[in-house]
Amino acid sequence: MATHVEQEAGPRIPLSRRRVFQAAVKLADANGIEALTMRRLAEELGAEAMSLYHHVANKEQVLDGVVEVVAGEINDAVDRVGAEVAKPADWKGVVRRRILAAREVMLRHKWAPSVFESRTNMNPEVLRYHDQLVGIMHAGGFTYDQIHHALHALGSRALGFSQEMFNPAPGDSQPVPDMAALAEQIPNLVRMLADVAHDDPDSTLGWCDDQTEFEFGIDLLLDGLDRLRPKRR
Amino acid sequence: MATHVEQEAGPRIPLSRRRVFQAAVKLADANGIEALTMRRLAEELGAEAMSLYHHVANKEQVLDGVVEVVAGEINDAVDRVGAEVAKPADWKGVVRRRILAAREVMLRHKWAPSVFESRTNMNPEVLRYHDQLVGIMHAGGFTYDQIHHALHALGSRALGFSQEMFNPAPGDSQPVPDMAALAEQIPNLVRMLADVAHDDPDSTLGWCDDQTEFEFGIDLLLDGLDRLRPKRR
DNA sequence: ACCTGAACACCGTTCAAGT
DNA sequence: ACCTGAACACCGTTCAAGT
Repeated sequence: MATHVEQEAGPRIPLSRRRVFQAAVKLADANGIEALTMRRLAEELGAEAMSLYHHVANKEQVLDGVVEVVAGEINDAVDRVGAEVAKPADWKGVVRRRILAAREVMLRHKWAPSVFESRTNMNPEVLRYHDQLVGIMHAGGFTYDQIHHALHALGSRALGFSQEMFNPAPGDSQPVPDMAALAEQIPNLVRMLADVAHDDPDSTLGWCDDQTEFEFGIDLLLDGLDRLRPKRR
Repeated sequence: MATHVEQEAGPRIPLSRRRVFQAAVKLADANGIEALTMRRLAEELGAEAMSLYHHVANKEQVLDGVVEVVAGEINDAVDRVGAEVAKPADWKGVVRRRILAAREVMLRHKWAPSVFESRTNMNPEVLRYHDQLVGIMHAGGFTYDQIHHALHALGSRALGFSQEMFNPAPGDSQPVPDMAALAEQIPNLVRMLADVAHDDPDSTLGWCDDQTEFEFGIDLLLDGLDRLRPKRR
C-alpha cells in the first residue's frame, strides 16, 4: 500500500518547488489529504522533512502549490474545450462544457475541493480560469456587473465541485437508522427519500454528489443567468 | 485576551456533553476554530484535557456537538419565522425568510461553515432543518423528486452560508498586486473589477460574501426552482 | 547553496492510577 | 463514577551544524 518511491540508483534529482508540489498531489491522490504531512512528503521525495523548508516557507505554501497544480490541470482541460463564442447565445454551452471538464479533473482528485476551500489567498491558475469565464460571459452579452454577481452565485461550482451537506465518507459506516423513530422526527425527509428510492431503486439513503445532481444545479444557475442576459433585438 | 472563565468559589459543576459542546462553541466564537483544542477546551471548563474523554469519544464528537449547538440555534431562529404556507405560491417567501434567518445565526459564528462542511455524518438538528424545508416545498406544490434535486442545488446555501472562492482572511495582508502585470495576465477580471469598483466605490478587490451577493444567489436558485414548480390550473 | 540531526512546542489520545 | 498525571505517537517548525 505504501507509495514510497524507491530511490533510483542514478544521481539524485535536486528538490524544487515544482517537484515538491507534484509529489504532494501524488501523495494526496494515493493516501488521502490527511496523509499529506511534511514528514511523509519528504519521505516520498527521498529527503528529510527539514529539507522542504529550503523550497517552501511552510505547509500553507505546499497547499497553495497543490491548488496551483490541480488548477493547472483544469486549465489544460478547459483549453481543450475552447473558449470561442460564435454568437452570444452560445455562452451557456461553452461555460457548461468547461465546468464539466473542470469537474472531471476534480473527480480525479477527490480530496481537492476541501483544499481549494481552505485557501484564502488568490491563486494565479485559479484567477486565470475565472478570467476566461469572465471573457466568455462578456462575449455572451452580460455586463461586468452581472458577471460579478454570476461568479459569486456559481461559487465553487464554476470550478466543477459542490460541497455536499450530506456526504457519508467512504470509510465510516453510519449506524443503521431506526426507520420508525426517524419517521416521527423527520417525516417529510423520510417521505421524500422513499419517493426518490421508488423512482430510482439504485439511489441510496446516503445520497452522493452525483453527475445528475451537479448538472441539475449548474443548469438551474446558468438558465437563470441566461434569462438576465441583455439581449440585442 | 484570554477567555478563561475563572473558577467560581462555589461547588464545581460536573462536566457533561452539553457543557462541553457549549464551551466549545464559546471558545471558537472568542478565539477562532484553530483555538478549539482538547487541552484548551478542558482549561475553559476548569478541568484536564483527559477528563473530556469521559463525555466524548474523541474530538470528532466535539465537532459534531458544535454543529448540533449551532444548528439548534438555527432551528430556534427559523421557528420564529414560521413555516405556514397559506397558498402554494408563498413557498418561496417562507423559504427565503428562513434561509436569511439561518444566515444571521451563521454570521454570529463565522468559523461554523468550515465545521459544517467537515462533518460527514448526519446531524439530527441539521436533518430537522431540512425536514421542514421539504415540508414547506411540498406545500408549495413541488414533487418529492423535485425537492430532492432542489436540496442538492441549494447545498449549504439552504443553511445560510456559501463558501466563497476568493475570501481573504481577516488577518493576512495580501501583497499589493502589480496592476500592470495583472492586466496582461487576467485582463477580463481586471476590467470587470474596475467596472464594479466604478459602480460601487466602497467595494474592494478582495470581495466578500456580502448580503447582496448571497441574496442574488438564493434568488437565482429559488426563482429557477419556482419556474419548475407544477402549478395547479 | 543545499541538506540534515536534534530539539522545541504543540497536538490527540492511551493507560494506569487516584478519589 | 468521575477525574487526573505521566506518557506515547504524532504534528509543524527552528536552529545550529554539516557538505
